[in-house]
Amino acid sequence: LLTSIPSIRCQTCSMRDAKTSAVTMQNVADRAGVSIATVSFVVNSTKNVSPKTRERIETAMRELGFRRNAVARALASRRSHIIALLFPALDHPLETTSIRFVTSAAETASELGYHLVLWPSHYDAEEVRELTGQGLVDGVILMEVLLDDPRVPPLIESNTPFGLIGRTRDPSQLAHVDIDFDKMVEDSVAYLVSLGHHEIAFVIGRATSDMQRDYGPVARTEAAYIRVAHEYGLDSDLIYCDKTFVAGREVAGQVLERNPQTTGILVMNELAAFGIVAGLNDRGLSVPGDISLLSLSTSPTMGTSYQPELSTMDSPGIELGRLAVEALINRLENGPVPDEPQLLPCILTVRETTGPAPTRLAVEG
Amino acid sequence: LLTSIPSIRCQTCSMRDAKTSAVTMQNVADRAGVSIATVSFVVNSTKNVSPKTRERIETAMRELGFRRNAVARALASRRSHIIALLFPALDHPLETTSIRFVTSAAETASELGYHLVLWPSHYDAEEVRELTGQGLVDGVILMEVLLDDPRVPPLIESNTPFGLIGRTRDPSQLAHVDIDFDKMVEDSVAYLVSLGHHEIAFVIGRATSDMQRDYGPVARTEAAYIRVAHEYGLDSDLIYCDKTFVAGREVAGQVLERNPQTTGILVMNELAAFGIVAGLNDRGLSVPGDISLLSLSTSPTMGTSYQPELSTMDSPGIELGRLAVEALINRLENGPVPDEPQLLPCILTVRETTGPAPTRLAVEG
DNA sequence: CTGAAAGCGCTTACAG
DNA sequence: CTGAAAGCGCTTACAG
Repeated sequence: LLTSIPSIRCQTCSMRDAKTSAVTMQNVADRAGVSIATVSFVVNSTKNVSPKTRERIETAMRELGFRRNAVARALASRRSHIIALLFPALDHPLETTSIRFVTSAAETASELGYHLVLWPSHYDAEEVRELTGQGLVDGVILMEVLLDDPRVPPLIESNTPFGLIGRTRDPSQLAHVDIDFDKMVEDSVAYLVSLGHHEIAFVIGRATSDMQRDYGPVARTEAAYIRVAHEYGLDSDLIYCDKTFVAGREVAGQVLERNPQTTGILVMNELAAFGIVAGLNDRGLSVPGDISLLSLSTSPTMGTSYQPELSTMDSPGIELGRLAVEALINRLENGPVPDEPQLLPCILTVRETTGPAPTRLAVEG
Repeated sequence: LLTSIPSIRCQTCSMRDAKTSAVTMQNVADRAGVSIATVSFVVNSTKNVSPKTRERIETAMRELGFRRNAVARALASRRSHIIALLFPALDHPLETTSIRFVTSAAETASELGYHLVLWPSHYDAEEVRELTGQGLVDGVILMEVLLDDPRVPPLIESNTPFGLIGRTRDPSQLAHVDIDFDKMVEDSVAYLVSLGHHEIAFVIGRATSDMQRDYGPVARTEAAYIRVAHEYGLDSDLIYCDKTFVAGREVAGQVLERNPQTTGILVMNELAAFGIVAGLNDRGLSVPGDISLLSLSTSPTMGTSYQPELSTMDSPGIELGRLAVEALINRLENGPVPDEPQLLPCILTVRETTGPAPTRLAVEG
């Protein structure tokens, strides 16, 4: 019996074409002397099978090196165990933070027995219909969500299960996970105020395309800051800045021009944050000695990629990817739709760019 | 006729479950009064069909909103049009450069009618067997390839078409695309020498795990530098450095200690490059006034993320991803295996960290 | 140019 | 506990 195995291998080997003509359930059933249905039951643990039969089948599977064909399974069961991650590649190039969604989403899917297809697309309804119409994917995850995201309606119409990493304008009916931008801004302002800062500037990334004007994180952070600034009696003006180091370096001048008393800067633009620090230094101001800077929704990698290392509100990229995938798969498997928090906080990580407000005013008084 | 369409829609709508019970070829065939085979012929353009019949079928498809089911097609044709990108998530976190492979690979696949599944895995043969055994993917692309990559043998054994972004120790029998590290080092040294630099240091990223000791780009760059350094009569010692800004800042001291005459530094460690510049500044040296620094295999995004902007040998990430996918799909479709260059150059981009060697020696003489 | 039919490799009621 | 059989929605020789 044992010696027959290698010989089987070799025979098939020599007959192989581009792809291995794989061992099928029928082969296993024949070898174990049972029906194909019974094999299916033990492979999927869908029905009780007597220990003896199970044993025979498992042996046969092992000997033949059986693996269930995912495509046939998908067709018969009407579940492909594939989910698509739609990422708007062209309209919205991936930043440091977004990348973490992707890898953690892929890992989570893999752990739960699913595959993650990376589907590059525009903010376009037709492309979504194209995708869901193929019947390849069980569900879809959207990232870089816009307030009025054109990808959502076709998903609803086609009755495709989906979840968002991000939120539309009114996401109450949609499965989603997102950063809690309100809390992020509240915590940020509270932190700076607790350090004695009262003259605070807010710098935010400028949309690089029309689409991005509608981009959730920016829109929500803007709104939150205006609200919170009023609560604290702070200047609620926003300063826009391109997403580059150089732009940040220049915008530092604008910040000081607008209010020379500024002692704290909140930055929602991780690519410009170090530039702002440099721009302040250019103008003879030290960070955090004269001015504190807190970079919002920023990845640790980015925050530590220069010195002084940025104090940040860490973006929970890994967790967002994981939660979105878990929730979607739960739903696909009719599991409990978890009552977990859908809005995750950014955690304050104090590094080297924030400190007590300078006592300048006190000295004057 | 026209009014019948919405009513059909509605009927199906109300009967829909989690997923749309889609329009099938049978439905189209019935409506057009032809056989299902003929529908298949026009959908796939696999056989000539008379204009009249074709017309009827196309109308029926349009009216019913038909889209061919990808899973059934895959099972029947034995081609899923899915390719897997294996990325070693845990053992080798994605850096700026690697990310570009992923997105450009996904885009290319999509353009060519394929799907790209992101498959996180370790450097492990069994996981690869697991993947290919499922019969889900037509082909596989490996990234972050090791010199003796354990993922290669199971791919060969299972006869799965695959391509590498990177190279094993002897890649001559394998489809691959990679950076031409020899040329990268030659061009880099030639460039610095042409600027008058003769005292050159070479800083390279330290492996953060055992696996990475075997990592192709590092191993090949090391070997190339030792060779080229000998050709030019330069010091061929290598200085290892962790992949962080802080480590770079410290290693600057080591560079100067080893050879106080150093005027040029080649860095194969994009995360440490700015740190080295800062470390040189700490020690009273200006870049590029006193010392020039060229960052190898670096993405433009990284190179411009601080100032002075790094002079770099740009890593052709986008092109690598595209070429790898194109070559694999070509092979899957029995197209011409293109005789294109498999090794791409890094393009020299002079920014702000390189310049003529200081004339110190000339003054002394 | 078109069709009838087998088959891709599974899952899943339905019987027994 | 196990099996016979229909069916998932296509593709593809093979006839005509």
